[in-house]
Amino acid sequence: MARTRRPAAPAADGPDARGRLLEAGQAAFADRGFDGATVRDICRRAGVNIAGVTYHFGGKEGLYVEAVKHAHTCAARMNDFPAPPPGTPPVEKLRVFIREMVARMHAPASTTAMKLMMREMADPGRAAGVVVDEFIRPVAFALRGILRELLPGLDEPRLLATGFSVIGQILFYRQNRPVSELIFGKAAVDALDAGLVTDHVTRFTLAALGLAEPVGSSPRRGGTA
Amino acid sequence: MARTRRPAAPAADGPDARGRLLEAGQAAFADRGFDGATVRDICRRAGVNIAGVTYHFGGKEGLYVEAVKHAHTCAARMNDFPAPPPGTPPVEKLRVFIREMVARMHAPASTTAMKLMMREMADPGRAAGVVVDEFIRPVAFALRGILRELLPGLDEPRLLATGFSVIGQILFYRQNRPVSELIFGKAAVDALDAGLVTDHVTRFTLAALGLAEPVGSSPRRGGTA
DNA sequence: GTCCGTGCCCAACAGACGTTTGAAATATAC
DNA sequence: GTATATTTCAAACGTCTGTTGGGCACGGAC
Repeated sequence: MARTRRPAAPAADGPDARGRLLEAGQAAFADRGFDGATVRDICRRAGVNIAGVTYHFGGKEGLYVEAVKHAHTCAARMNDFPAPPPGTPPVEKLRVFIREMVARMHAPASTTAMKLMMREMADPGRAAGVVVDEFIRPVAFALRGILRELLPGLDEPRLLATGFSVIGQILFYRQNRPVSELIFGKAAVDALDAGLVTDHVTRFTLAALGLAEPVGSSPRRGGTA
Repeated sequence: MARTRRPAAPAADGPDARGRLLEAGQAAFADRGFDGATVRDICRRAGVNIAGVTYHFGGKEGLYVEAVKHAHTCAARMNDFPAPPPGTPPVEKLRVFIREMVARMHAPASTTAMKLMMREMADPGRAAGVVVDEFIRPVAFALRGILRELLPGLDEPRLLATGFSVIGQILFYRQNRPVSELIFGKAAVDALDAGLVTDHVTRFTLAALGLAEPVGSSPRRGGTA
């Protein structure tokens, strides 16, 4: 009678074993990587037997792919960018794009989901294609469209490079935050909150495109909205 | 008599066992990561017995740390930035900084060394401190010094953000090249060679700072030198 | 009731991992 | 020459990995 059939550790009323494995796997893969995370640890955290991974996902790699897909499903409200009303001037579209992008990098819907996807992007493999197709590429082409409107005469390579300049600025804060903190100290980097970064990147970019006053020109902030 | 004492596989006249382990380890860690690389594989490639790693470095982790140090020694002619003669205008210093930085990202002295360091920066640990102290921080402060000259009135957070905008643009091409190729195709990304990137980043940055004509303003290139 | 399929658990598997052992081989000092 | 220290070797160690086969409990069909 001491034997309870129900799973031991976590909430038994929540998602089923498969769902719990998915979430535990997402968390484990996010902060230990594919090789670093172990099936045993994932199952322990999910309150599921070791055999559960093979049973539900066919193996560790299957769980990984599904976890990444699940992550992109979670965090990929990237699509639901607030669609600007038609007739919105391109400059305003770019402003919105940068603001939304910075916001999602600083405070993503799911931290672990974002970490997992970033890890997969760092060295692509296994599930990179899925993330790129449904998560990254739409955003990239949206940005390219905006920039094409703004710079109709620019040749393709330079347009691409301009897009990379925008994304590169934004991505930096997510990809290189730990190193930045090692260099300049955590306090200095933490001072750059989403608002300030949005402000700066918008102004830096618009100034580079000749659509705003250059950085440092005016002591007052006059960037975004 | 059939027994040859000399190591089997690689060149026997080159570096000794310790040195060969260092190089093989650097290569293995660079493209498989710490967990992915195996001591057995490293020893096989180095032509050294399995016990060699423990004997010479005290273990796998010791070899990893030394490999990263060795990598930073190899690729870290980062210090020997062409020191601009005193009296050089800050704008020219920034031009040189960007050009050198882009060049080293596109064609580092040692590809594997660069990959290994980048991997360690992606999620710091074990040997991140060494790389930052002797490789990254000097460059970061050099850039900050240049920007401080250019923007004497800017507050600290925004100066920091400006530096991140510069480095973010440059780093993008090294950190996100695989993903970029997945999105836009290898050909389109390969078209962005070091010269074009230097040209673009320089112009984009100087325009953002109000020191050059904005991107797309003139059909001719007028950027760097 | 019996039957069968689904979901899950236990225990064990074979393999790979990093590390250690103790001796053989080499280099160095005398 | 002998004596000593350093380096390399083959073989095994214990541990941890992902995976698997067999069995237990529950569900609806009949």
